[in-house]
Amino acid sequence: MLTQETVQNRIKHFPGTCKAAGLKVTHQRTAVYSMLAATETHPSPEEVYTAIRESLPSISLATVYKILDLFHKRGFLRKVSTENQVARYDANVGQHHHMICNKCGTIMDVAANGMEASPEVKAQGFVVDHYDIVYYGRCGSCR
Amino acid sequence: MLTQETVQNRIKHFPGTCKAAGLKVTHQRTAVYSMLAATETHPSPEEVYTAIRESLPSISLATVYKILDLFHKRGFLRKVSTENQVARYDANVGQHHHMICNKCGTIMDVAANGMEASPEVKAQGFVVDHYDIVYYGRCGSCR
DNA sequence: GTGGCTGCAAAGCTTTTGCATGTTC
DNA sequence: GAACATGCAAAAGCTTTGCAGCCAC
Repeated sequence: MLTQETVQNRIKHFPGTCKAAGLKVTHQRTAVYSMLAATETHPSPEEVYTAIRESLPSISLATVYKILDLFHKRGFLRKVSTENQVARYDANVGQHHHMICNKCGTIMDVAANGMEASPEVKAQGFVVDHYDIVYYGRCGSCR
Repeated sequence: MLTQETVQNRIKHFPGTCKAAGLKVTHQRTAVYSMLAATETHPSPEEVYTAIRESLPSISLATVYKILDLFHKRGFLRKVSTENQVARYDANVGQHHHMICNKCGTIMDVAANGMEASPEVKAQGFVVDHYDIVYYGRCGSCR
C-alpha cells in the first residue's frame, strides 16, 4: 500500500538526493521523480512521458529516457525484470518483488519474505548486488 | 552442468514434442532447438541466428524470431527475465534461476532451492504459473 | 495436394545519440 | 559565466508483419 505520507516523504528528499549526487534539480527531473513516487503501476518511459506532459507540455521523450536511465544508474529508481522488451520503472527501491499478470500485463509489488541469496550463488563466485523475484501468472481480475 | 547426455536427450524428444503439439518438424525448427539445447549461454535471437547460419545459411532472422516466439508460447523454451530489452532464451525449462553479471552481461544458471511462491502472492489472489529469481552482481571473472 | 512454414522486404516500436539552445547554481 | 541539462530530429537497435513461394505430411 502506498500512503500519501510515503509519497510526500520521497518527494521531500528528492532535491537533497540530487544535490548529494552532484545533479542539478530541474523541473523535468522533479516531475519524473514525483510521478513515479506517486504510483504503484510501474510505468514505462512512454507512460511517464504522457503523464508528465499534462503539467509540463514542453518535455521531450528523449529527456524522459535520459532521466530514467540516470536515476536508475544512481539507484534512485529500480527497473523491473521482465520477459519482454519495454522498460518498467519503480520508485520503491526497498527490497521487494513483483508479480506480472500474463493476461493484462499489470505489475504488482510483493513484499520481500526475507529470502537470501542462495548458497549456490555464492559457491560460483558471484557477488550479488541485488536480486528480483518475478512471479508470472494471473491477477485477481483476470482469473 | 550441461552433459552431452542431456543435450542428446532433449534433441531426441524434439520431433515427438512438435508432433504432439501439431507442429511440423522443419529443418529451421530443429536447428533452433538443437542450438539452444546444446548451450548454457542463454543466447539472444541474433546469436541463435548467427550460430545457425553456419549450418543452414538460408535461414532468415524473421524465421528465428517466429520460431523462438512459438516455442516460448508452447513452453519448449523459457525467456530469461532481465532489466534490459534484448530477449534471451533457455532450453532448460525445469525450475531454476539466473544470475546476470552487471559488467560482462553473462547469464548463468542457478539451481532452484525449493523456495515456494510467497504467502503474500497467494493472499493477493494471484495465481502463480511460474517464477524467476534473478540475481544481479559480478561474476567470478569480472570481480 | 494442402495447410502450414519460410524468406524477404518493409514497417513498427523502443531507445539512443549529437548538437544547438536553454537553465541551474 | 560555466557547466550541465534539455529538446529536437535523426539514427540505431530490436522485433513484428504481410505476402508470395516452398515444403512437410
